[in-house]
Amino acid sequence: MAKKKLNNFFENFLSKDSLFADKKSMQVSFVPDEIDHRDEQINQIAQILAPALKLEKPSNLFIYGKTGTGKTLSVRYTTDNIHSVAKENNIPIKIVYINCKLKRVADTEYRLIAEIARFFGEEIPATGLPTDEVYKKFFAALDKEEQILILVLDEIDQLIAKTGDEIIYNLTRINSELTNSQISLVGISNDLMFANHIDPRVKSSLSEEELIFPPYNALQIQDILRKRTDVAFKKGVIHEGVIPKCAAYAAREHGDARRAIDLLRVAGELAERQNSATLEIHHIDEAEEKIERDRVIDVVTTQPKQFQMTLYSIFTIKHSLEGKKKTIFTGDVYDVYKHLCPQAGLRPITQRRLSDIIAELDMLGMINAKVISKGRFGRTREIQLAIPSHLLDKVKNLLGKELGFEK
DNA sequence: CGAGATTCATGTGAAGTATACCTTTAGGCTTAA
DNA sequence: AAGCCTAAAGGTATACTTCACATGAATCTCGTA
Repeated sequence: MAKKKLNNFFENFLSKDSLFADKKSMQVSFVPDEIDHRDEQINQIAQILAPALKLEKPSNLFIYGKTGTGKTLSVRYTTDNIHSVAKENNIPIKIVYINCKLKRVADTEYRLIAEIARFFGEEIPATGLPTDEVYKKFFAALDKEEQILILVLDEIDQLIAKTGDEIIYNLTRINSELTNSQISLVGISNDLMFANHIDPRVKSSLSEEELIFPPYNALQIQDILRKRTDVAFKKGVIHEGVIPKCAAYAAREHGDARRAIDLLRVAGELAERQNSATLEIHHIDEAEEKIERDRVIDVVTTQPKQFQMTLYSIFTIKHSLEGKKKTIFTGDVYDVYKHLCPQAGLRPITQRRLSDIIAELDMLGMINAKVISKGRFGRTREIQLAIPSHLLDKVKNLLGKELGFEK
């Protein structure tokens, strides 16, 4: 019985007309054949990296630009091309792309190097090995044969903010010890100010070349969206005004093209699920909500228990403050936190640690925390939730479940 | 009244600890000759 | 004797704790006008 129903569902699903012709081009990882409005940057990247094809070490490159300005895409595009040319002509170039932000993958020196070494087929355990040892393994694997390694470190600012700049120093220093191979670093950073906090020596070695990606404006984003949607969606599916609206949304947020594309893709999926024949403006609004919801839920559920507990405490305070316009301080959070911990069977951590966790939650965009001085009444962080109000209850329930509070 | 000292509550840095995990090594046991 | 397994020893990264000092503006203090 149920089986039949399900069968029907799949039958329907198959026979249903999809809005999409080829969804691939709307995916984040998709690299289009040509990239609009980034010719200059791509040319520069290509020129800087080209010496690799002659087995000369390219200059280290540092790229700045806000999110969604095409940094990653342009680098990917260029390196893909280099890769294929290299392959055709049997030039030993390896290109490794690593996103340093990924928690528990590449957010410490050890994990980063381990990740690179794994790319070379080395088996590296998650912990227990001396970092030197991991370096050595990587080193040996790299120097085994003559080759150029182009190492792309995306969101490198996050890594350095967390673990210091020694990593880059070590990586650049390795070059002088390699006999067969050379490494070129390509650092990508969202934070324009980031270079100010690092050791000048490290900075100069990393940014032998620098490139800045300006944000797209609304018109450029429209261009990009049109190109992508032409391929991705069937003709006439997209309602008039949808693309300009999407672009406007994105332009509002410093010209974030990735966001615009995401928005359109999710809107398409929603429209499809609703059996709508066209993609209309209200789908965009729904998509925006869904994206935000998914992001928040994803972050919240993947955090370690102590982070969840901290966040839950903040929620609790916020809840009891309903209406009153009082701000939340670190001390308040710790009190509630300590109170709540036994109920969830968690061993309370110290306030010192909690302070760090709050800072990290801030980095994750779950809360806004600002260090303020209240004069005579000391110094503290002023905490505000950065989660849209319509998600508050949902997220709180979710956290409650994760932590083992019933319901 | 105003400059400087005081104060509070927590930020923040450094160093230490607990835990979980890794490799190496030495001993003990089994096996095959 | 060689081979294999196991447990202990010695080492590391990470998350957290402990200790100690730094911060910075509201408030207090006290000399001066």
